Amino acid sequence: MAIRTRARRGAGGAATVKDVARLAKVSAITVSRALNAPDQLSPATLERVKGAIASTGYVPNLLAGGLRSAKSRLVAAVVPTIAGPVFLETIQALTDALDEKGYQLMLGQSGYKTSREDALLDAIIGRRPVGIVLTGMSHSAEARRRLAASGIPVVETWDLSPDPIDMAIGFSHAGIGEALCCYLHERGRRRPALISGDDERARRRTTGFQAAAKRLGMGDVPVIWVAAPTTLASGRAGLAELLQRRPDLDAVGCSSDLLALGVLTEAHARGIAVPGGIAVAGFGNLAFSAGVIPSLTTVHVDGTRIGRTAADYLIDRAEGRAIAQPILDVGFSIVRRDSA
Amino acid sequence: MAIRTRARRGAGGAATVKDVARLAKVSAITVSRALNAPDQLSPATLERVKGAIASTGYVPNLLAGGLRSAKSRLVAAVVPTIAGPVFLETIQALTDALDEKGYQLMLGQSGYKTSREDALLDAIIGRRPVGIVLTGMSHSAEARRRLAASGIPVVETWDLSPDPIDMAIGFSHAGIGEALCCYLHERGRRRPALISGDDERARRRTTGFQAAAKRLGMGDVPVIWVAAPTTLASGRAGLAELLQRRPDLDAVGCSSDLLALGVLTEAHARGIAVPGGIAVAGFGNLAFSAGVIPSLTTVHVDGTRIGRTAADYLIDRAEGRAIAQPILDVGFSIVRRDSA
DNA sequence: AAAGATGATGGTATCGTTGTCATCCGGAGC
DNA sequence: GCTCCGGATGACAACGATACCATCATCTTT
Repeated sequence: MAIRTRARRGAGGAATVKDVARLAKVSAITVSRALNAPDQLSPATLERVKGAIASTGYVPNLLAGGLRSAKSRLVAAVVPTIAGPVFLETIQALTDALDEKGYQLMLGQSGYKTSREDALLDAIIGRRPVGIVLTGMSHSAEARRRLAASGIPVVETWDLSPDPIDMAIGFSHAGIGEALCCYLHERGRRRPALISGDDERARRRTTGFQAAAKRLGMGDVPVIWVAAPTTLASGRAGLAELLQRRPDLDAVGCSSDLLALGVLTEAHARGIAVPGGIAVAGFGNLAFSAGVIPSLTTVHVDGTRIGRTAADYLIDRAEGRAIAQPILDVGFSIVRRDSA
Repeated sequence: MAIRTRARRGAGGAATVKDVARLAKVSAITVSRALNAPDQLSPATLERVKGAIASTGYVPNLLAGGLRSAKSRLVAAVVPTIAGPVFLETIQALTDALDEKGYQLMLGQSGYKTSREDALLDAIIGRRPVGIVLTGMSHSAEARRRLAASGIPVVETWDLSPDPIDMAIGFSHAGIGEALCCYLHERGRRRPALISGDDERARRRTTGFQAAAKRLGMGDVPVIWVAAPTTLASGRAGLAELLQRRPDLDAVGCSSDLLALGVLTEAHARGIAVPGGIAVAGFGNLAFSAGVIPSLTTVHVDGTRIGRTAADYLIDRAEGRAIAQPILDVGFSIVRRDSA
């Protein structure tokens, strides 16, 4: 039946409300209501329309619906790159939460270069999403202006800027640096060093760490900067270089768990005990971090909560509810394990 | 200027072609052409229109354009979950390649449960994407029917089914199982075991491995099935259980590198030499695999190529070009390292 | 029993863009 | 000087769904 109907319409065109309406002997608007407000219809009509929908294989054209109703049911998310495992949890939670409420996700990668950011932004704004989730993007002034001008709700995540474009869900990177430094100090370490990816947030954590170290009288903290995305290999190389520069170091803080795993590996290869010789701490609390030997002390951030909350905020906005706390600090926690 | 224009229109509505047209003293269609076919306009007009676009902050409504022209410039991708690192490379390559050509990606997670798959499919088809990339989804017969009926180009990836819905870019999972078994056999192993996630493709690799083992006279291959997504912890537990079941095993094949890392970790904890005592092989060639000690022998699949090719295929279709090889086997390679 | 309220359904206009065809203009060719 | 041509531009309609208001039947109220 479905086949026959489609064949009649020709290969190109899908069924429309009109086709369904004709078949169910109702008007187009009634078909629309069968899907969007079924309790406005009498049970008999509803059933007839549903039958017609099923037998035509009708799938509503959301471009048309979105255009007319100015409700696209689309949320856009921008990440620097999806390759790093950091934002995955957030993207997953975001997709899940959106899906539950009948919204979809459009994903963009800003790819670390600003040149394409503008084109990406136009492509996003052009689809009139109900909201945009920015994840760790260091947006240009021009980008901020366009976003603000578009009037589309924006949630900035994984960071807390003092003046967000609109809403923000994140935590203090400087705070993490400080907390980690204090933690290592408390555990008796006095000569720490850092290996850090050179993205903006990692830099902020590094600065926080250094400030705390100075306050605690631990002097200058050597830092190895490695290119993002960070890898196990750069962690290994980083420790090797640090040991040359400062053979007496007793703790290494890493801007990612992958770097930390590299440090563990290199230490193992050199016969350096962890945490006996040096303490090692990471960031991210990835899947492997609890399982490696020694288990990795790291900083945990609730990426799932960030994603879910971002979805909630945007949907609340889309449906006209007010946001109680447009700037939300989700905090972080140091996960104490064997390595530090 | 931009502000003033927007204010005049009221906070809600963005600028439209009409606003730009009025300002540039041309008709609406000329504005459209300035963006889509600039060489049809005289240089003077083009410049005037561009100026008007800039000063109104006009961003074309792609819902309207897509509706009228039946070209959404949108590609949908479905993955079981984005949390597993397996498909990331593909998604990234896909996004990058699409972006270059001015297309965007809509991402859906089928989340391993079929119930939601239908709703997701409707949401996707409803946006009339120019193509759909299916990644490791075991689609129901109903889903296949709907996809075929929609007439939207579909690329199935990370697998090669005998009769794809439309196009397919992947490799033989059974072939990988066989190849890995032969590899281990060549290297002198005779009592292998497997730890495998229980998703369909891993099962296929397992079957291939077992078939080859039988052919090579290695008898039955014990298998530990672990829930997807696989983790380091389940790899550790898997080895522990395998050793109980078969204390004399001399090789372990894992359905992911994360599992393999767990096996390495557990072996290390128990003082079992790798590869001296047992050989360990993974699948996926993740970022850490080359760096761990011992470096991990694994199977590499070119996920980037899959993603890029999928984008090319769909864009070619969208722009009316024929696909020379609608079923493409990208193969795989065994990456020989220290662990096996 | 008449008037009003309620529920179900339909007609028409509209969202913003672009496909199609028409129009206009200046210049080349005779 | 006239036709013809092609490049530049415009008028109109249409894509498919839904907002808005109208209509009609049925039921309640006094």
